[in-house]
Amino acid sequence: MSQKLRKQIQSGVGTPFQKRVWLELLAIPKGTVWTYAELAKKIGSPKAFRAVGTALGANPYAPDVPCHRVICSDMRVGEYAFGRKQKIALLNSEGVVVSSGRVEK
DNA sequence: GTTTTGACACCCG
DNA sequence: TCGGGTGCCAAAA
Repeated sequence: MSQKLRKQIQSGVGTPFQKRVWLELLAIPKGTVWTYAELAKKIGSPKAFRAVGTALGANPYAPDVPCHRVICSDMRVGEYAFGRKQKIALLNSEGVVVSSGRVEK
């Protein structure tokens, strides 16, 4: 399960804040998309959505970490290290409806 | 220690 | 309804 992945993240190099973001990322259920604001709030800083986005960009464990399940608050897909098209494809593969870079909630 | 960048969010026109 | 500008936090140079 993700236990080994969690151990890898904690054992890996990176700031505690980023690790926290990646751990919370693993808590996202399949077929569900979270917003940067919600994720930031869960880690303890509802206004740190900026730092969250930066943390995901530095995520060396992608796509093992479901960073592609994180979208903007305005239902926008946002960006993805592997490409927005790839992100949309993964979202659709998990049951999330995405149209023209917009996520159907 | 200070400044700039970045996978965003919110407000105003 | 759509577009532009400002504010937020953390990490790296």
